[in-house]
Amino acid sequence: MTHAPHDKLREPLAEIAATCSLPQALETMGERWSFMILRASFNGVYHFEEFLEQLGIARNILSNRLTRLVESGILKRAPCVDDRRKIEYRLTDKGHDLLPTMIALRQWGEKWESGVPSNPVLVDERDHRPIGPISIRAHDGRVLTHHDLCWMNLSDIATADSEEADNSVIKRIAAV
Amino acid sequence: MTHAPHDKLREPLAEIAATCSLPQALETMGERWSFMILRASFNGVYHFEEFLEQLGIARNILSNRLTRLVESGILKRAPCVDDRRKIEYRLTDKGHDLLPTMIALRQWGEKWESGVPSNPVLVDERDHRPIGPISIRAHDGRVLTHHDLCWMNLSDIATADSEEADNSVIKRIAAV
DNA sequence: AATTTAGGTTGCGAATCACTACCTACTGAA
DNA sequence: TTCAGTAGGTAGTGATTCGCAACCTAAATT
Repeated sequence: MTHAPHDKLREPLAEIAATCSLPQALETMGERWSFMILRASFNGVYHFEEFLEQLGIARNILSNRLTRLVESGILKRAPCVDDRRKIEYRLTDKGHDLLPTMIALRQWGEKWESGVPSNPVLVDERDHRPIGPISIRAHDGRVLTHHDLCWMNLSDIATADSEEADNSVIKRIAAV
Repeated sequence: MTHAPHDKLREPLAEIAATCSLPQALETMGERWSFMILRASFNGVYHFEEFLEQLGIARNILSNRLTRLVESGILKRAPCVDDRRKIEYRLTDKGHDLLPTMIALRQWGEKWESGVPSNPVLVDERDHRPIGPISIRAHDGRVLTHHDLCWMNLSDIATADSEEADNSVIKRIAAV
C-alpha cells in the first residue's frame, strides 16, 4: 500500500459505530471527493484521466480515493479490453446501492441550496419522466413526515411486533 | 468569525456545481462530523456538552462545525430559557429535510457494512413498525431499480413531457 | 465572594489536502 | 525492435485541517 492508514484519527467514532452503521457508512463515503467520484461513476466516467478532468481533483488524491473506494468494494477495477493499459473503474452492486443516498442528497441540495433542478436528470426509462422525491415511507408505502415518526430501541421492537410498545417509545421527533 | 473560510481549496467543484446541486449539498454536509452531529440532533441532543460527550469530538472542531451548520441554516441557535448560559442547537426545516439522506446512508451501511440494524430504529408512530427501505420511485410511486433508470438532459425533458424523447436519452444505467 | 458550569478560543503537533514534477508499464507506429 | 506517447500512479513540498490540551468569559450556584 502507498501509506498505511492512520486509524488513530478515526477512533472516536468507534463507540457509536457499535450501535449504528452510519459511522461505518461515512468511513469511506464521508471523505471529500468520494461522493463526487461516485456521481461521475453514475454518469459514465470510468477512467482515471476522465475523473481527473471532470472533477479537477489532484492526481494523488484521486489515486488515493479510487484505491479506497475499491478497497471498500464500492468500485471495482477491471482491465479495459480495447486498450490493456487502461483500467476501468466500475460501480459494484454495493456502489450502485448508494444511488438513493446520492439522489436524496442531491434533491436536498436542489431544494435548499441551488433552488433549481440538477443536470442530468434521473428519469424513469418507461416514460422518461423524472423520478419522484426520495422520501421515508412506512412498511406499507405511506409517505411519512417527521411528525409521523419516532425512534425506538431495537430491543423493544423485537418483542413488540403488534402494539403495546408505547412505553418503549424513546421520543417523538420534535416538530420544528 | 473565528477564521475566514479559504475558498481556494474548494474551487474545483465550482464548475460542476453550476449544473448539479450535489457539490453544494456537500459543501457543509460533506465535512467530517457533520452527519454525526446531525444524527445526534435527530436523537435529541441539543447542547454543546452533550454533543461533546456523545461524539467524542474535539471542542474546537465541534464549535467550528456547529457554527458552520448554523451558517448553512441546518441548525439554529436558541438561548435556553431555563439556564441562560445554555444554547440550544435545534434542527431547522432544512435540517429536518436531511433525514431521508441520513436514513438512506444508514440503511446502506446496515446492508453492506455492519449487516445488522442500527439502534435506535426509526418507526412509524402509528403502528410502531420500522420504516421501509429508502428507494427511488417513479412519479407514480413504483419502486425503480437502476435497470429502470436512465439519465436525461434537463433541456430535453422540458419539451418532452409525454414521449418521443428517445433520442435525448443520454445513457441507460449500466447493469453491474 | 468563591466555585461550578456552559460554551468557546488559542496554541501546537500530527495528519491530510492539493499542486507540481517525476516515474513506469504498456501500446502503437516506423 | 526501437521509440515516442499514453494511462495510471508515486514523491516532494507547502497550505489547510484535525485533535488534544490549556485557557477564557459569562452566567449560575453555593
